[in-house]
Amino acid sequence: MHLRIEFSYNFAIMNNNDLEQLLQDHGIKATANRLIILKALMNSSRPITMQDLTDEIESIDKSNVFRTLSTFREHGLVHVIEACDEGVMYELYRSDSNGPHNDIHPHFHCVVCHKVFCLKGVTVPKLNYPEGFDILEGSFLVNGICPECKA
Amino acid sequence: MHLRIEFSYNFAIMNNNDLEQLLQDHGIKATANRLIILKALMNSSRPITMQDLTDEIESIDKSNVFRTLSTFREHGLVHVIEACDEGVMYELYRSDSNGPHNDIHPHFHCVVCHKVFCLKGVTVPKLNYPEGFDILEGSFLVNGICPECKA
DNA sequence: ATCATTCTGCAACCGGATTGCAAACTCAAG
DNA sequence: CTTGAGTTTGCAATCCGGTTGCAGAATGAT
Ligand SMILES: [Mn+2]
Ligand SMILES: [Mn+2]
Ligand SMILES: [Zn+2]
Ligand SMILES: [Zn+2]
Repeated sequence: MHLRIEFSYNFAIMNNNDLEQLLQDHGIKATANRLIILKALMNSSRPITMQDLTDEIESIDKSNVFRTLSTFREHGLVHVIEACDEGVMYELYRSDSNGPHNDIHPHFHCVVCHKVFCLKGVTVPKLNYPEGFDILEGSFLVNGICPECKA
Repeated sequence: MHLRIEFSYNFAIMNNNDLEQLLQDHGIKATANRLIILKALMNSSRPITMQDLTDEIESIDKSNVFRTLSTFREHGLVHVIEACDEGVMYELYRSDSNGPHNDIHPHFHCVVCHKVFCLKGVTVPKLNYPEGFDILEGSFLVNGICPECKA
């Protein structure tokens, strides 16, 4: 179990070597499969399920997708979103070129199309918690209807 | 599917008749099993899982616990918390004697003892969401270490 | 008492998550 | 280039919480 390391990547223009480097930076040995899965995660603007990944990547067995995602989590490369009926969804930790920062952001779950969107612009203010509770991380999920489904 | 109705109950001093009334007020027929399950929910200060309930109440089959909880949800008596690895947890909507109010509150998930606590005192401020997203309801879950497990 | 409706326990089912295991692969040492 | 230890992978089996089908029990109105 790694502590999350902050590098400054420009996620928009990553070639294969950059991806290998990204894995190495997190202490993960680069393999063909892991690069494929990493690319798929990187290409998705929204959190995705293991199911999504196994469907999209027909060449890799679901057990390997599962173990790869576990590895990525252990090494602080991805984290999970619990999205109600959608089950657990995965997304990359992204620190964009504006420099390292935690990219905690709320997520929006559309009850119609079941997609989960990242609300990157919405900042959650610090809350004051009761004494004695040590906070590690928070997650905020809102349910509703997305713009596409409303129209 | 009911709209949630707000009554003013004093949850601290409810006898059997009060519980039957609570069910009736939500359009749920009172049965022996339902009263047992309702009591168990009421006695818990924290959200609990279906597993917790079936373990605690050995006289009722898990299928009935499941269907009862579904009924309670449909009628706006309980709601669910998605708590990471703990799965879905149930808690009563509580409007205490201070009068009707929504009792939306954040929840704290202890990664050590796996309990989920209600952070009743912590109010989540209104966030401003992007255009086009219609918000129905939000849930806030923080992970960390609880006072007991820290000691 | 009768009958329609609802509730209940039991057992079976389900689907996603997880694991066991042997083959394939990697890579450093000889 | 071989060898062998350690790692990764696919496949099949398993697990397990949630869910459902169904027949008998309970309910409640006529
Ligand atoms: Mn996100
Ligand atoms: Mn609560
Ligand atoms: Zn939608
Ligand atoms: Zn704890």
